[in-house]
Amino acid sequence: MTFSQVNQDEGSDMNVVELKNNFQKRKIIKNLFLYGAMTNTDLGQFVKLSTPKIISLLNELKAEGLVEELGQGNSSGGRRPNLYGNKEDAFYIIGISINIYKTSVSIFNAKNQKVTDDHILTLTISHGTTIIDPIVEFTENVIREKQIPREKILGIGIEMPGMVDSETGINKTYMVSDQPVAEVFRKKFGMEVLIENDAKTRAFAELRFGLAHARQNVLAIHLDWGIGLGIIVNGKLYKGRDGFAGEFGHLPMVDNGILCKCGKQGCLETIASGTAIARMAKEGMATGRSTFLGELKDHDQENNEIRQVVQAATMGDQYSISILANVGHWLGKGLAYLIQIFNPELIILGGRMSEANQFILPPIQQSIQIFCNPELGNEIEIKVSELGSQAGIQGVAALFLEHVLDRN
Amino acid sequence: MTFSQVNQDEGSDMNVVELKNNFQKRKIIKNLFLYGAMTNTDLGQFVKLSTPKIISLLNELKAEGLVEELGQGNSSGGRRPNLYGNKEDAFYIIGISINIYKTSVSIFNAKNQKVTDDHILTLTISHGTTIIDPIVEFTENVIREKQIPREKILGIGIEMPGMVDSETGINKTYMVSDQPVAEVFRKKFGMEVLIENDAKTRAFAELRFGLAHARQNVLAIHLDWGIGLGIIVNGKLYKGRDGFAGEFGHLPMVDNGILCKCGKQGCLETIASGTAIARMAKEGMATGRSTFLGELKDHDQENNEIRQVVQAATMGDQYSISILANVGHWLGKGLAYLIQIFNPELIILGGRMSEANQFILPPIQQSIQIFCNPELGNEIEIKVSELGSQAGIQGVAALFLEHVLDRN
DNA sequence: CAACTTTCGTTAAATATTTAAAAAGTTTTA
DNA sequence: TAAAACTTTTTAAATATTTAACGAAAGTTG
Repeated sequence: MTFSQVNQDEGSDMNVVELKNNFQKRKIIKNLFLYGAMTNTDLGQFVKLSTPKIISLLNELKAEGLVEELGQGNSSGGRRPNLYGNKEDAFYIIGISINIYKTSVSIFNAKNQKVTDDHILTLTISHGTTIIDPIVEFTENVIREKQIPREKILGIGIEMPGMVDSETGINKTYMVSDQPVAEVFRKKFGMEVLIENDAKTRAFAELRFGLAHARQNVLAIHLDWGIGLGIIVNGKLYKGRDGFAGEFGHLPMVDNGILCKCGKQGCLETIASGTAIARMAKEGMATGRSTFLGELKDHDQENNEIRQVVQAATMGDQYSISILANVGHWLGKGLAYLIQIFNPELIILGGRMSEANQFILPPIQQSIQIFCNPELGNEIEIKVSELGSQAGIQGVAALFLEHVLDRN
Repeated sequence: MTFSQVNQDEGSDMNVVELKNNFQKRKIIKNLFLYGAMTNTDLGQFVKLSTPKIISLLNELKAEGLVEELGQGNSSGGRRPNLYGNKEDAFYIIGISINIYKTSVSIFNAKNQKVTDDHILTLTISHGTTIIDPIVEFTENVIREKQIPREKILGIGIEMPGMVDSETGINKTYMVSDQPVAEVFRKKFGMEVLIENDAKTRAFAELRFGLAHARQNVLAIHLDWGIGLGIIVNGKLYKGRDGFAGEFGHLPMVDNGILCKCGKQGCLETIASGTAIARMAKEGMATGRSTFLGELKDHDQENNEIRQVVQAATMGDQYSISILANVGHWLGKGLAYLIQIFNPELIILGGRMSEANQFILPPIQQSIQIFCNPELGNEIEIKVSELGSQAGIQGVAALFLEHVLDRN
């Protein structure tokens, strides 16, 4: 049994239809993908069925070549349970992470293992769709190189910054063309494509693999060049009517403040994002207010002012420290808003800027104390993401799988 | 068959246990309560079962005396379907709405019909629990007067302002005592009690009976003496970790602003609530800036400055108009925050202050244009609640029923 | 108004799923 | 080291639910 491609003939593959109609089997596949090998009993936690029924479904999946037995698990004094897992080559998913200055591509097998090395492409994201061709070509090369059978690729999940509506496949901010971006990708690849905003894919990664796992109400802040927010509510990723929920970076914070690229003035992003740090660093250098920033600049020219400022701050550069303190202050005020609105159980800070945590966390805490109701603010748990650099691409690959398997 | 009371002997009533274990039957009862008489097919929309199965459940419910046949519905060319509805006296629910200055009590039957007249009690809510005794006594009188069989009363739903945790039964703001308020009520009544924040019960009322019906992502603003927010997300009422989500009125809006009763300065509530209107009206009268406000005051001394200001504004009083315009401005800015965070499909304005709509809606719209991303702000639908004065009590009664029927 | 169409309710057969009991492995304990 | 205890898997019987066919009741049409 194989999965279908988006443009495959209808009915040419009976097995796909079969799986399509079997919600429970899809759920099993999904959980084995997300959480690895499991016993019958473990699966019972996810699919609410009796032991005999689950076993019969597993046997069918085994016969279909999607699942295999993987020896036995441990027991606390009794017969040892069989372990079941997806077969590595049951299917593949391509994950693409598009950032402002670079794009990376990974391929995951049915066990959610990365089967490719780190493939990074240096491309600057723009308004138009010019960067799509190089990404497609690059990805096709990776597929060919790794000899992934095309018919086993379920499709492609792509995360990107901007206001992304994954239903229509439109990004209102970047890569705008006469057709929805997802459609452009889909045509070039000839495969199913799902696009999603990067803050949301990272929140989803936290929900499935990270600190938000099995939690109900969590906010995941994505501190990058912009400021994103992924909202997890009742254990699900919340997207709002058009998928634009979480425009946290554009909350108006300063009256008559700096002009934001969104057209408004004084957005949180103008004073507390990676871009804001870069701007303030340049200002400091221009006016000679920093001891170390200028020197560091020479070492590293490629768009990582954030890291430069953090390094300078670590070395004791007062101006850099004040930049980060200021950023923390405003972020904290923004978080105070969110805490009062959502009463979340946990807030996760992730993204490029979390390198600066030691400098921004204290002012964040302080702002929360100042601006937040103590019943809410004192109880709040704030943690730094532990997922690392692969969060986004893992998140969007998993999101793609669920997108494919959850539709009825 | 009857429903059990909270302090009834275990196992004295087999039928309750039976219904307890039958999720689907409870769902039928719930939907017949919420939406009135229905056909077999209608019910199929809610309980996902085949026709024969639903009929067999309905027959059981009929035999148990909970459901009855109510003639036939219409058909578009074919045999006319049977209509089924809850029997009026299958059970009763008591709804209590506690406001700052008055409390009302209603009893609803199993058809969600109010079986009592309007019973209003003039009591001012305080920090302690002193107002509980009069409410209990009053309610007991109503029960006796209407001769509602006590064993058929499922329990009591109470809505009230403040930070309410319905899980623990604690209100952090009002009616504080050494025991959770809900517990105090429960003991005095000897019945099951659910308390909930008023903004949330009204949002729930909108979701079940009002403009939010069958909608997914809706914000319901409750404009009263305070400013509340009920959040509907993925078609469900969202409450956050402790039930304190929606503390919209205490978002910090003005630096070094007016001191709020929450202890912070410059909360939205200090400049845009009913209380703020009352304060500004008094200021205007003291400084002689208003033509009509002073006169109106004499007519009506009992805590409705809001209505006074609206009346004066209608008569052309410039100061009153400016008060309301200012309130609208700040509310609009607050809504802009919410719109960017939630990307809701609809915002509903309700509560006492919505009498002032003609004066506050235009500045609200304007603020949204100023402070909100146009992709989000231009598309947003803002409506005024159509539920009327019974919204809260209806909402909390329905919420109580679902609370009782949805637990496993 | 009879014939046709549509929708609904009933019935019985087919299918799906669970429960309960038995069998098969493992660990623990005596 | 064997028996006891425990847990999982298998099996078969019991139960639950759906499907599909049919008949009943109503609207529609010529």
